[in-house]
Amino acid sequence: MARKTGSHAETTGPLVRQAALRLIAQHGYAAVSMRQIAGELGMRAGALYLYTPDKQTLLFDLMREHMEHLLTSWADERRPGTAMERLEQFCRFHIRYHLERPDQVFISYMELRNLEPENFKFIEGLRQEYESELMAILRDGNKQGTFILPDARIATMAIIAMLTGVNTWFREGGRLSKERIEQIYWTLVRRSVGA
Amino acid sequence: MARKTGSHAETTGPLVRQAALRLIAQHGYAAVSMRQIAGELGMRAGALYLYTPDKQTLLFDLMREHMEHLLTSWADERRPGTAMERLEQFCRFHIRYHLERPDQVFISYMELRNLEPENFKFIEGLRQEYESELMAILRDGNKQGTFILPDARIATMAIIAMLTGVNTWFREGGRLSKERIEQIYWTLVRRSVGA
DNA sequence: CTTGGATTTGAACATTTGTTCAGTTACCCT
DNA sequence: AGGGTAACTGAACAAATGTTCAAATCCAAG
Repeated sequence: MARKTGSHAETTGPLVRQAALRLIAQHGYAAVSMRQIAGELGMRAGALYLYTPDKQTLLFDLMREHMEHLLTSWADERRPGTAMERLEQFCRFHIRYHLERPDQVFISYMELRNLEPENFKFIEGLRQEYESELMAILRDGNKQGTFILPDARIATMAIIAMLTGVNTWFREGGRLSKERIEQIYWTLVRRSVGA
Repeated sequence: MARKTGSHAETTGPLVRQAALRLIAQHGYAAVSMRQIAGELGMRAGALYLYTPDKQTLLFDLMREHMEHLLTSWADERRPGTAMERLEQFCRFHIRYHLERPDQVFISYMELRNLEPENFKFIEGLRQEYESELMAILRDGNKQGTFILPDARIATMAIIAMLTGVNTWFREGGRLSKERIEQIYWTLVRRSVGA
């Protein structure tokens, strides 16, 4: 197994991240022990420290990877267009992306308070960066008269909460396809911005 | 200090509940020890067991109290009316109620996975009971043509997620009054149902 | 002031926790 | 085959966990 790679890269090995992701999403950071994570990989707790400096860094790496990948994915996918087109793009992207990564999303929303203050600030910064992408779209649309929003900041928080909420009830193989769900949520969002 | 009271009453004393509420909301169930809770009340850990059977029951009582009080409060407040009137009532109630009890809400959403299976099922049942209140309104409005919803079930989840999300960003003494926030969220919801 | 019951302590319990590290094993290159 | 290094173990560590319980303390009623 290899270790450290790029410049700003993760400090935790990929296999360990994967095992920790599943377990922490299921039971919570504080409730999962290093011994459990090691067991998932067929090793003893001591060996974990070859792949991660400590438990807190492990959690931080999981969150950072998720948020940074979210941001770069959106940066790759976003295209110029009208405010309405960009809003639709954002909504569909958000739902699609989150539905594919339930564990990461769960951890990134639930384990924030288990981050040490410094780590918390870092993750919080990434989250705000992402939120401001949506807010910019809403402000543009408001200015051009495409949207009619009483408050772009609240609308941002409301829409993100609404979209992310899909992860609380969606289960693979359910009544509706992801495509259909994307469509329904987009309908709700489109109307809520007054268009 | 007294103990046990009514028939289906809480098994955990009110002072202990209050202390546990604050601490668990801040640090999480698994991260808060019985010694910390006791310390908050100026006693030692052993004395806690005069007021609660064990830690798990403590958590369960916190959640049950919150969910049951939510349900009875809504039952008290709800009035007959058109689907639109009832939807507005529900939205305003939900926001107002949740903004007044950030700690309870936080715990009830974040600590579900720390409930033992039996307790989880119980709380989950109460939550569904509450959700079905909103769903009934949406279905009525859909049937009467007041609302135009692609899927009442998804709309229910979407609206509740959106409204509850207010707790993630609201801080006392901020830019907007609770009254104003209630108003803004209601505008977003009203539009999203197609009216 | 004494009695009696409620309240709380303090110590003990068996586990479990994150983390370290000297020693062992496994494996690749020559 | 042999040597070197990367991977891993196993034991140990101090600290912390939930919970129990005999003993001490507190406080109000007689």
